[in-house]
Amino acid sequence: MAQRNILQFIILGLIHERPLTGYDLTKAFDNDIGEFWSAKHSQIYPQLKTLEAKALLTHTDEVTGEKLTRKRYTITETGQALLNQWLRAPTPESHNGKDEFVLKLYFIQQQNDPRLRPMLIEQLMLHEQRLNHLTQQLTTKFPTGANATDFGHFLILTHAVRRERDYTVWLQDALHQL
Amino acid sequence: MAQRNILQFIILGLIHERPLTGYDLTKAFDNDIGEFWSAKHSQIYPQLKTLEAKALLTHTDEVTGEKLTRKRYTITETGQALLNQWLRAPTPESHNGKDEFVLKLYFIQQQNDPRLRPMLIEQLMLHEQRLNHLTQQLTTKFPTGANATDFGHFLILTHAVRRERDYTVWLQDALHQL
DNA sequence: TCCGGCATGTAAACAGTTACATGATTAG
DNA sequence: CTAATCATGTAACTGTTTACATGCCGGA
Repeated sequence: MAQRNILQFIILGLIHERPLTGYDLTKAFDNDIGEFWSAKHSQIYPQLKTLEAKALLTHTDEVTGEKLTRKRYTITETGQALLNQWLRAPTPESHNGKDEFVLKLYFIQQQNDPRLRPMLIEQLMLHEQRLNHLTQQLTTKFPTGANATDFGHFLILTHAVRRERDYTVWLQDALHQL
Repeated sequence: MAQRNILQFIILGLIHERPLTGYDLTKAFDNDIGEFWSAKHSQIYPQLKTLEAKALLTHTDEVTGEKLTRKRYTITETGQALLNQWLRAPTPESHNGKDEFVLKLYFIQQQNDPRLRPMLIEQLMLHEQRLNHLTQQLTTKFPTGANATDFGHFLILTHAVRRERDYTVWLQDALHQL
């Protein structure tokens, strides 16, 4: 999935909100943002170096306790410019949606295949679980609906919720048709 | 996106239905299967070699016209066994869903940001277009609803349609909230 | 004291895209 | 004849994951 290094923009975007460490960035992908992109620390740390070399970020060393140091990165003006450029640019439609499970279904052609029902049920449980988790997130973070300030966050969460809800409905429909 | 070489299973799955050439396989990703996975010929041809080296496939040469030869691949018993093993195995839930557009929204926090509306409208048009195309596919390929034989194909298509419909509804909701 | 979380990095392997490269066949 | 499609391959590069590697800090 070689693209135009989307990761760099995500890093810039996150740091734009407030200065962050590599560790903070790594954690960010465990939360809602992880619903729509993922990255490991082994990809993040080198990328931070590259971005600093390009003067899109700068860092200052911080010390916790006696010895442990961390690097807190701040976005530069050039970095902000690049971020805005990315946001402004038209977004190519992502028909990436790689979904291993759906592919498996595709190869099981017979409606009466005995493997079908347990497979659908297994996925249904997984997605219902995820749906519950996301719904809970949404109601705790946005109990009164959309905020004016965290609107992007709100949109991303509602999208994730919708997506999972839709997935479960589709699975249930499929089960009913067996 | 290094995974456990899903591509090999897709190739095996497609060839399992009937013998195919590398070119046929490449084409397959332009159709509905392309909604849930993609691959270029530059990835497919080497993979076919590898699979043949592992005795999961065999090929016979065919000649069209005077000179042009193509390799038609057939799945072996070992290949079928591996395919079935994959189908049987539990599928890890795919929270891959990399979506560049949703990320952009996330970084635009202000509900009144003037960039928001045009961005949403642009995506809405793209996804509506795609939705129309998919709906048409569904009604032409399955005018009477699900078939007993092409059930997997039916499921994949309904899923793609749902996904796009859901996406457009979400975009419209977002627009109404501006 | 020990364990989980904080914190940062590198290396090797694999997956995927883009570009390079060549040639045959068919339909208009 | 000529353009689109058929047909197959390789090379270079980029992106992503897994594994290796190290050490500090705070709380139980």
